[in-house]
Amino acid sequence: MIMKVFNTLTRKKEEFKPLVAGKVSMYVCGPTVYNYIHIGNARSVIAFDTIRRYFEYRGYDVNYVSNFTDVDDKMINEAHKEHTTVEKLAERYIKAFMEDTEALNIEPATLHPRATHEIKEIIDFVQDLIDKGFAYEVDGDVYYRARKFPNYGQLSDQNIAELEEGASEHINEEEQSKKEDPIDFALWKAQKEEDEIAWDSPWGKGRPGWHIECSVMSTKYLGDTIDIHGGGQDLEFPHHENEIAQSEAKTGRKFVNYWMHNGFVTVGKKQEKMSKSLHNFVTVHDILKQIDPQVLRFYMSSVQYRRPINYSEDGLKQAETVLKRYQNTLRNLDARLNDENETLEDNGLRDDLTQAKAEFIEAMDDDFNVQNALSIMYDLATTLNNHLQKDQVDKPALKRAKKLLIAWLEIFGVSFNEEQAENDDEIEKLIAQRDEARKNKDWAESDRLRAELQAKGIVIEDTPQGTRWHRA
RNA sequence: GGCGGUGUAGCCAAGUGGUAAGGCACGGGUCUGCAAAACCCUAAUCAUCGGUUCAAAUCCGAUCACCGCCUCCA
Repeated sequence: MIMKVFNTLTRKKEEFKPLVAGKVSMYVCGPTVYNYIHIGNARSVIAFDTIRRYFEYRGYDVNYVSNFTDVDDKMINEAHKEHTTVEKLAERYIKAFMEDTEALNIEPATLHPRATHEIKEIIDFVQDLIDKGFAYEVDGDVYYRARKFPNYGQLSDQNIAELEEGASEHINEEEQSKKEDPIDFALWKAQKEEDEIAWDSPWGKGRPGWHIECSVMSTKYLGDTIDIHGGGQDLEFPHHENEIAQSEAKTGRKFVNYWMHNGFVTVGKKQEKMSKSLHNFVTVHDILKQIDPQVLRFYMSSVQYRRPINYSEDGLKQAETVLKRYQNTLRNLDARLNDENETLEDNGLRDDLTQAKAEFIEAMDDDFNVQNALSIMYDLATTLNNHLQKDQVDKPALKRAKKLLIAWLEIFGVSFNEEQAENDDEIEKLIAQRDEARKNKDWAESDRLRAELQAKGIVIEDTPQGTRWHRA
């Protein structure tokens, strides 16, 4: 079967053909670490983690690189405001990022490079662009000659004339006066204040511009041409456009085969983009104090990466409901696998499993259509729940189903903790007492015991196979 | 102004020419001593108008509304 991926460059779904059979090289633009990530940032991380996990599910070996932008204007300003250093600020929020994403069950990248650890390579890269005539130095700044790159604007379908007009409205005069052309962008910025973080370079003390670091790290760690480059839709222009210009001007090779952009998290009735400038964001750090990370993760994974998600309480609640159902199914599945009853062969069930797997893959292969995939997963749970109510179950088939369901849930970043088969004597004793009471039809005592257990956070389920319990 | 996206039942949402998947919520029912869990049943003609076609949510045209990028942003 063929996987199809929507390529922003061509605005079409294309057959995915990796550069090297069985391997995927992926670069995803990471955060600027001057604050906790908010849910919109998390969406991007989750979307590409899900994509990565699906590639892995399909047997690909994924080399996944995601950077930290640990120096730029915002970093400098924030550090200044907090009377700390850019380095300390970076340490703090990189740590927070790793904690938040771990809670959301994000697989760490194969590599998390940082801009400030690549300064030498960045300088060499910029120098190369100067040598090739694609860049020029002015008063310690270095700019990229955008017009010289023939395909400038190809990713975002912008034409130079329009860009120029747009740029003229937003340009700051000082920068404008230095540039040869308003559409040029900075590769290197000269140090402005004495105490401002800076490195020595052929153009004096300064620091890298924003776009260059990704070109450098992507080519350095993954090669001149990579399979997939990802990020939020807001990075299409100018960030990714500029990355293409920088990288292809330097290497003379195609930079990226498939550009993938995730949709935004929106907020409120108007469905506005969640963003720092609109002050309508919720940080992951804060929200996880109130909600189960697994629920947030599943909610964010449950919409195809290109579509917007309108963040809502309802959506979270729905995700939680569905998640609980899977948890119950798996729990009941385990109970039946462990019970004493004879097994039987249910060919209908076995066929259903085979078919579900094929359908799941078909859905996901189509540009990660998670809505359809989840619908198939949901149906599988229904099939299993029905089967589990029978007096005799097909244990080998259930084992297979369990593996399938767990593997699928993992693609969406959900892994239920193995219920430790903790032999809690006290609870077992209370349940035994309750069973005794029920046998004697002493409902008052039975209900009293159930309430007592409930108070301890224990949920009771009476089934034809006996009483089961789990923690709420 | 340029480029892009969205509009399907109360809510989320699939579906890109063949006559509207699925989920949540609501309601009804089955099972249960009662619960819990689970299962079953139940709803929309697809923003508006016009066109093409035997046939359109799906194609074409126009209109309306909302969002995003073009300036730091996942």
